[in-house]
Amino acid sequence: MTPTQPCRLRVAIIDDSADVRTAIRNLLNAAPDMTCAGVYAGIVPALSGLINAPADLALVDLRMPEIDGSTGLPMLRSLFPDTQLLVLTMFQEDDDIFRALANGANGYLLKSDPPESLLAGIRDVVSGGAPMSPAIARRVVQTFQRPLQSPDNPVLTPRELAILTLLRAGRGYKGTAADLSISVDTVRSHIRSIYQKLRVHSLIEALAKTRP
Amino acid sequence: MTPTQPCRLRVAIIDDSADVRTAIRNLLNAAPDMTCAGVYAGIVPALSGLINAPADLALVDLRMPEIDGSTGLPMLRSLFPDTQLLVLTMFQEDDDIFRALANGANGYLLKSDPPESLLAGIRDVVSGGAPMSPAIARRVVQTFQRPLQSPDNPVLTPRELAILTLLRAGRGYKGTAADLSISVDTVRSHIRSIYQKLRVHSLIEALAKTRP
DNA sequence: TGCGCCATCGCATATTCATGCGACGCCACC
DNA sequence: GGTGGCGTCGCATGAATATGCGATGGCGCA
Repeated sequence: MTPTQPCRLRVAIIDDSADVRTAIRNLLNAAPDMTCAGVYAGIVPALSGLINAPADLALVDLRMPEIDGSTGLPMLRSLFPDTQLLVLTMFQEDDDIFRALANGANGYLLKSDPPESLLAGIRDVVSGGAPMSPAIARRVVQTFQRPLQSPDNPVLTPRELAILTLLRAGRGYKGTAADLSISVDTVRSHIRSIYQKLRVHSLIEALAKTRP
Repeated sequence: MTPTQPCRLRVAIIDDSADVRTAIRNLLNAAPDMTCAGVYAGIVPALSGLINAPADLALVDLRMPEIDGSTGLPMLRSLFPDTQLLVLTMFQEDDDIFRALANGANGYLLKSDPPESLLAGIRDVVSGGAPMSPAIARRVVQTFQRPLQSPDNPVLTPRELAILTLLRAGRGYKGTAADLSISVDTVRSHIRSIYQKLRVHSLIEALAKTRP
């Protein structure tokens, strides 16, 4: 990309905390194979700044004022498709994780990780990996496991499964009742049992938990 | 669990190749914090052997004769719920990866990784992580990045995808609005656009049409 | 013969969702 | 310098869903 420079990784920092920015910049500059390619306090300045100072990788914080990090990821991705996006945040809520990954994050690290992990993660992501902190990786993997595998698999009765299948197909309560030649109230009743067994409170959740 | 023993990790090996078994066992025995808790050539002998020789973690190969590794994972999981299951294989086909993860694998490493990566992965998985080889992690993360890319996909905007993702997770309108820091009416507005593009009339249908 | 589980059905209420019919600001593109 | 897409927001109404608190009958099992 920039033949005049050696092959140091150009890393940009997007974080609303000045302290964090400084700490990470110092960390990057101490690494022999990296260089700090810009520090930004938010998505907007990053979008404009990165145009003239391209980076191989951007460390993106979530939960920033004005534009949320997750929201900014698609923007960064569309403007700079060759820049890897690595989320670096304090939070490990499911919402944060999956929203970030769905929005194009190439990795998800926690600020509580040791500094070496951050440097390793940066090298990992530019070499085609997707670094995640242990807790994050576990959560991500678990999303694949919820289909089957549950040891205490709440066994649904055949009738309940049939109803769930019809509802999954978008038939709605009325359509399901008609298909099975039962009353809507019966469908309601089964749904109630299903919710109790699965410990959920909406059809969406029930379908998510019973997805084969 | 076994107070008479020191806190060495008891690692079992399930692989149909004798060479691989020997190589890994030597590697484990050379590690100060691990011990080989059994070597098995297939799922069936592992199921019986692990009863009398419990392990903290089992390295499971895929594509074994008689019982496939992926098929064996739920069996191992149900019999030994406290034993972590780490897939160690040569293959990185999508089918292998996602079937293994869906069937309860706690991590997925490639035999082509350096030996140190295997040891690090073992330590990672017992400490609550989910180690994945770089290429595997990237594939896993990518599944979150394309909630849909079906053939006749009426392209949804990043915002619309984010909203669908949250709703799929069971957040509901209010939760989604809160997560994205927007109003419920805005969520409604996006949903309306999504329904038009997908030509559906319920969330269930929209989610069904946007899953690959 | 009583007990538990399943399937059926009813009614009432609160919450959520679907939809229509608007509006505004921003930005890219021509 | 208009046009269109995107994202934001509001209000209103009817439909659908969630939940509580019931009931009846059949069936297997101890």
